[in-house]
Amino acid sequence: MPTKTVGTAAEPAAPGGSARERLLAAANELFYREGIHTVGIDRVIERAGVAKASLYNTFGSKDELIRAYLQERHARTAGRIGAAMERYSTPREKLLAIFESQADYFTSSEFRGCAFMNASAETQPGSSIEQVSDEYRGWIRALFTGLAEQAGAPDPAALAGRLVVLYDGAGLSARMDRNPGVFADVRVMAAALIDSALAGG
Amino acid sequence: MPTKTVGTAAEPAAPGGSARERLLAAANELFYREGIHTVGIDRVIERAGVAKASLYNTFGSKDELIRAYLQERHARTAGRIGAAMERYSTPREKLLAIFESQADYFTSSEFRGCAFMNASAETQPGSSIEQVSDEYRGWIRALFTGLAEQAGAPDPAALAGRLVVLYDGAGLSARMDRNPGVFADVRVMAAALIDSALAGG
DNA sequence: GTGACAGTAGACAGACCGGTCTGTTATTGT
DNA sequence: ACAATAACAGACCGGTCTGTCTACTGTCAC
Repeated sequence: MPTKTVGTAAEPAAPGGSARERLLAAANELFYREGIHTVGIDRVIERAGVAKASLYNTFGSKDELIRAYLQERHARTAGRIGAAMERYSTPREKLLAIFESQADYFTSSEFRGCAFMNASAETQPGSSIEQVSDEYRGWIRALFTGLAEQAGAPDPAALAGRLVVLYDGAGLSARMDRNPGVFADVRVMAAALIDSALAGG
Repeated sequence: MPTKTVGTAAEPAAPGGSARERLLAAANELFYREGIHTVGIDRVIERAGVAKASLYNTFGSKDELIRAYLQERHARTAGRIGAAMERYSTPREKLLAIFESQADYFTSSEFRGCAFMNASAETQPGSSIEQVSDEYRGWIRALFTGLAEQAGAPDPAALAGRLVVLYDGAGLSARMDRNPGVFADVRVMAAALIDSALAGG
């Protein structure tokens, strides 16, 4: 046994799973916490406990790794919000559940704002990252619109647009002021918005 | 006259003014449009038509240049909002003028979201950039709080907090959806928030 | 066994980064 | 006239970045 080859040194995160899974877990931690541009390839592979060639065999480029990281982020957010909505039955409650799910997220120690916003701030307009971001934006807007329609809002798109503003504002305020407590205000504002729209707005 | 030394080649922006002013103008354009990490020193000095030594004599480091860029951004925003508020006399109108001023800004072609948010996404927590950002956040919150108090709101801090959420949400939505039209919604939401608070909220 | 496969370690290339330093030129005060 | 100042151009340094490449090593099917 000349050298120990499997399991390099530390594997701080995601000790199990395929190379792809470990890379995504490491990218998720580092890119989200420190920024996609600040974190280099070497940091990612060291964290994942994976060889550089494995990264390039699996993803082809750093840009593709970033895309995959954002897509997984989208999927996780969708799962989290979906689970929160399932606990309620009426469209109005489901709408408020979206904000509550975000509030939980704000209070977690890893919270560093919207991953898509952060990534977008580091990339040029027209980049392939923008496309993933647009998919996420379209998804959240469609979610609000569908629920607004089910709730019987006279103009579901208009209500959804305003709820998106609230959704964005909550995340940005929580991030920039490092104050997850904005949620209390946001919940009241969202409820008022919904009720006013349903009443006849 | 052996070589032409002053006025290197192009000076695309800010042809007049001191080296400091030209550097700040170039930094403002490039950092805001492409990100503080993406843009290197060489691009800034080329754009400013200034020697590298001048940058380091004036600012000492890239980090200090970034700080100065953000501080100027803060001053410009304060000036823009102040001018918008001066056109009105009542606190309620002044509050709405803040949102109108931002709406004008959203429609400008250079708009790329909140400069402090963007810079913050590219820096580690605890960095010296965070401090400049905090000053900006404190200023805008104090502005809202003071006006809410003058308007006679029973809880000025609470109203200000909600207006900040709206302010943030407007900027983020306009940026991520590339849709300055959110302003129409935001204005209505802000007016409703203010009137509800003044009525007895 | 043996060959295909997926992984590891790490050297390397070429570009770019922030920052320092040398040497030159234009302007200004006296 | 001349010294001082401030700006210029640009070479240079050590370090880091993404991405490629070679060589080695376990595992599993057959």
